[in-house]
Amino acid sequence: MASKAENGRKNDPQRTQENILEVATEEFSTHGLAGGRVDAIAERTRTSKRMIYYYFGSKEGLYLAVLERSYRKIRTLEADLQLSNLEPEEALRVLISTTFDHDEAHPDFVRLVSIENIHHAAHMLRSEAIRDLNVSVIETIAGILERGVSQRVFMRQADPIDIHMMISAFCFFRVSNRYTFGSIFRRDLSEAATIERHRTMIADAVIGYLKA
Amino acid sequence: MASKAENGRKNDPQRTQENILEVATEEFSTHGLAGGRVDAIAERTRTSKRMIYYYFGSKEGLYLAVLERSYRKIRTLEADLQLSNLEPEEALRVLISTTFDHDEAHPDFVRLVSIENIHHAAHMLRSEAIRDLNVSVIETIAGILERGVSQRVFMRQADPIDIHMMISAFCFFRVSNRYTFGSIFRRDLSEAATIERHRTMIADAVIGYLKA
DNA sequence: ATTGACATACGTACCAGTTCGTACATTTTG
DNA sequence: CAAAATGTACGAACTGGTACGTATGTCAAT
Repeated sequence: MASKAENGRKNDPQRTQENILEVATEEFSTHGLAGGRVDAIAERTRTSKRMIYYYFGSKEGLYLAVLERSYRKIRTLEADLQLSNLEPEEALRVLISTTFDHDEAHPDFVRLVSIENIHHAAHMLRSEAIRDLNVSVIETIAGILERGVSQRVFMRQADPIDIHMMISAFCFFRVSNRYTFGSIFRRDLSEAATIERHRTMIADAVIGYLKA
Repeated sequence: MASKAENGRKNDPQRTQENILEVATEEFSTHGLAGGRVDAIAERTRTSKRMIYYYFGSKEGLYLAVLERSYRKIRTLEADLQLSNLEPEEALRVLISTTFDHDEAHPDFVRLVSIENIHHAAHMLRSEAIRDLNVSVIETIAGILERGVSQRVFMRQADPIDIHMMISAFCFFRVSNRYTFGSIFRRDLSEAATIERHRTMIADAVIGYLKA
């Protein structure tokens, strides 16, 4: 009677897919697309390799699903910042801190983006889902910059995408190049004190640039 | 008689190795370590797969040789800047421009570094050759910063490694993340006007940061 | 409520192509 | 001639993908 008796299997498609994606994210982000092994993923899954192909069709299909899932996760986090009621400078500091903390907290995501770049973003280009995101950040920055300029807090008329790039570059690089950088300069970029210093540094640099 | 008659083969170990390394650099930088194919490299070479193993022992050995060669190439370029007779601010601008132009001109190198980071810099760590480089940049920056502070041109006492990271991050990111960035924001980062703007931007930002 | 039919979800074993690496033979060079 | 350099052909293991069979859930008709 007990429905899960003995070796009783329980169909749970959603959990199975989620489980596969979780494991696959880890595998691909540590070994790359070509380096990631479908068998290795299957082994660490509650289910079997058959299910990977059942749900995702191919290795590339799985990889794309992993990528989309990672991007989708950010959107939810980054959306609900209430920046429009803050002073321009403060708003920008909050936005920068958020980006900084996000990259620091999601090395998997950073690595996947690096991997995508090695593949010339070929998979991202084929996915409408992904391209639609991120654009909102630019509008947010544009708003802050405009307000800052009209209030004479910012002296420089800067391109929002350029500013976004400057912020992203610093936050992303700290995580993406952590290992080579650490290996060359014997510096651990994940130390608490270093993190604090860098978080302030990038904000000061960007705001200083806009004020000049 | 004629030494290279008919199908006459000419032994030229140095050129053979160099040829292999050239092709391998291209292969690994576009496909990664796992994605790069030894057979594909061999085919595009003047020689055969046998020679790859003769000279480099294994796929990983070849990859490491590619990596070391790339790093060695930079050192020669970056060494002979005469910065000590320039004013601090000007010296820093020249150094930043050089870094910027270097990354822009050597996407292969940038990609290899990205790939190394995906592998947690495992190969770099095993190579003394590579670690010894790059350290000179820090001494150069340290010198500039000291002079700048004592001349009251720079108001801020900054860590040279942090400054190097800020510069590297921006220059590196522009190239390493060119594809995903371009795909999301529909912006071509290799346009001449954009390059010019960004080169000035990073210099202004860093110098502004130090002057604040 | 029970049965049967059908779609969905899942597991095992296996195959076929790829890919790193090598054995063996040969040529060049000093 | 010996050592270094090179070419050809092949093997063994790995790896993405699949054929085949089984279990689970759903729903309509009894």
